[in-house]
Amino acid sequence: MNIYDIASMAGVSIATVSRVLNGSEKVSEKTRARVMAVIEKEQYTPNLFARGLDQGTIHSVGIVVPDISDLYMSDCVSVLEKGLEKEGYSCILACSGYDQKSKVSSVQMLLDKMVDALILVGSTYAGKGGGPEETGYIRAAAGKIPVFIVNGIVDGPGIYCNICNDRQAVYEAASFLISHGRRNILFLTNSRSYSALQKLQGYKEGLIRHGIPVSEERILFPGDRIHAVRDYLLNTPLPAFDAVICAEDFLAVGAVKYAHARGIRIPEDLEIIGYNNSSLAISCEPELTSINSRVENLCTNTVDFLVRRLETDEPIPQAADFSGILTFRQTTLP
Amino acid sequence: MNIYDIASMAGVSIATVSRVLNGSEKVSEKTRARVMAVIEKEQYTPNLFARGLDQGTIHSVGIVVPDISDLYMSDCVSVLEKGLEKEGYSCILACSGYDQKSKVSSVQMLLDKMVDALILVGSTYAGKGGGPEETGYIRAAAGKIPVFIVNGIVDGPGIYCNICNDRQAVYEAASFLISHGRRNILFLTNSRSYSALQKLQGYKEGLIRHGIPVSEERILFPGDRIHAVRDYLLNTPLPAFDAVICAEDFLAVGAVKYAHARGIRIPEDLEIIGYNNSSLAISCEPELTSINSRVENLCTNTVDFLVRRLETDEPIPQAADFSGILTFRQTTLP
DNA sequence: TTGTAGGCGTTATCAG
DNA sequence: CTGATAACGCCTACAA
Repeated sequence: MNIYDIASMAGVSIATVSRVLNGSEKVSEKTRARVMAVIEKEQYTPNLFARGLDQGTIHSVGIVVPDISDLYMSDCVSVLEKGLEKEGYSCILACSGYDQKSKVSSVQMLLDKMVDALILVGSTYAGKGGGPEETGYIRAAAGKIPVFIVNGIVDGPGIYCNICNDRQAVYEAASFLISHGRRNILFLTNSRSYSALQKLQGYKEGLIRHGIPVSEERILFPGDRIHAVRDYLLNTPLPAFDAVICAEDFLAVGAVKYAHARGIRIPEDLEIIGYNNSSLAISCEPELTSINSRVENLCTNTVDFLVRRLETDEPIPQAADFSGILTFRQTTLP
Repeated sequence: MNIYDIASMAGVSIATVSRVLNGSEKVSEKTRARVMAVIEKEQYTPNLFARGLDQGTIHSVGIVVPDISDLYMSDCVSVLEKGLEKEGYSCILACSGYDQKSKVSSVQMLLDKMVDALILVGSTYAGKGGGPEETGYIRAAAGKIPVFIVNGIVDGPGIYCNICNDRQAVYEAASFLISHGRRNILFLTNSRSYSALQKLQGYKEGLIRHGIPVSEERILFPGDRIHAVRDYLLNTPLPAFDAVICAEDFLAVGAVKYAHARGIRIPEDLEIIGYNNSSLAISCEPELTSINSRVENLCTNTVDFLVRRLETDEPIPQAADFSGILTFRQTTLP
């Protein structure tokens, strides 16, 4: 069933059918009705590829995430997809993993799919300080279509970033802990991504600002899973500590389990702050104080940027940032 | 940059370029090399829409989930995407929500995108006992392209289902609890989907099989969030109980929090079993015994079915089922 | 207001 | 082994 069939059934030319399909004004009410009747009756939908061939787009955007089963990223994708669908774009999802090669090939794959824009979710796409060649593939992609990064920064023409000010958020978390007397604060992280480094920076600045020396032995990479984190803390010789700030909620859950194993009281003897305010934070016992990284805002704004970039001539900012919000629960003192 | 440009730069016809592009045998090594050189140099990629127009496909599949931020579904999508990408298909993601209207429109949207197949994730697509018209849109879609359902059953030509035998899994969970003396077992659920009803059925059969009467007042719908579940259990007059089986992990976490609030010992005074063996299960304290619903197997098998259906003539089963596995942790006695 | 015809970039069939 | 050429289905000047 194609436009020719509809045309002949309605006794008009394909041009007319095309016009009613695209809502052109220049069709008499009478013929429009007749054509519409046939279209509905036949449940006709125009062939997307033919249309795409002509117009160079089928209104799709590529979303790249390292791991969609990650709580943070699936939250992002959820918001992005809803927003984009509302704006008439479909989402092609690619899970790239964390290694450079597969990130590059995921982006290339999406480019070949002729998407109108690319959204990269997560600061892993901002590189790990490996120099500009690490993000070269992103700049190259941005030369062809606009690229939007959620929670990561890469600069270059055609690249637009929305980030949570992780440094500031962790700085405030550290200040909060210090304000009620904690001085031996551990920092747990699991990555050297842009975002992770910003958090670390916030931690360091928080200490320094309050006259506490930063000691490298309090900055830890305890592993990638809850139990690994717990065991690391149990088995590694560590300086004394009375608080922990974590770059991810699962790290904080690991710290909580460590405390349980050792019989340490939370929050009296040990305060713990997580990051992302995910469902882990409320599953945990006691429930985690955690930093809300504003996924909803970040992603909504990303969609907004994207639509404006693609459909208008307004210039849009290269970057926008949102501040994180400390959400208090039971692993910190009031 | 199109196939004509490449052809003239290489001094051949477009037919020859097309041949080397598609790996045809009938090209001399010499010209193939010459053409390839130009292609690489220009970084030429054929226009997907033109190809799609000719072949009727761009090798994409539509994945529909009610909510990608749900732990279970993002796990599924993760496995599906990886498998499909490996097979050369791209994934168009649609988040349909739970209401009938938007499910129908998500499916229609994907059909309009000319995907080669549809994968529906979650038993919500199997309807809620509202009769066959509830799943009519799925059967209609299956008339055009193959439809695969992960963890739900709809029957009809062109519909292929992969499910976890939820009924059996819960039956075994109930039997296990009964085997060490529990007789007052609550069942917590949050849905009337096919899967949820199967779980309920397994619960009932487990009791009956062991001579325990089923009482409707032990079958509860305590809400959609952890704290709501806890509060429901705290505030609702309930018959005495010494064990809880839950249709979702978050319900079990709610039950754990209820027990904490009441000072009830787990597992001595109350045993709790969750469902899906998600990350909530290990964040919780004590950690949840939970049923592993075999997401990995379900989804891998779905991809396998899909590829066989699309690329071979082998007949494939209308349905395959996997059995759930009880994963023991700290909310049950050994 | 409506219709005709050319073009979008590939693939595939047929001659050569 | 290679090259013309006709589809594929739609959109849109340009004509009528």
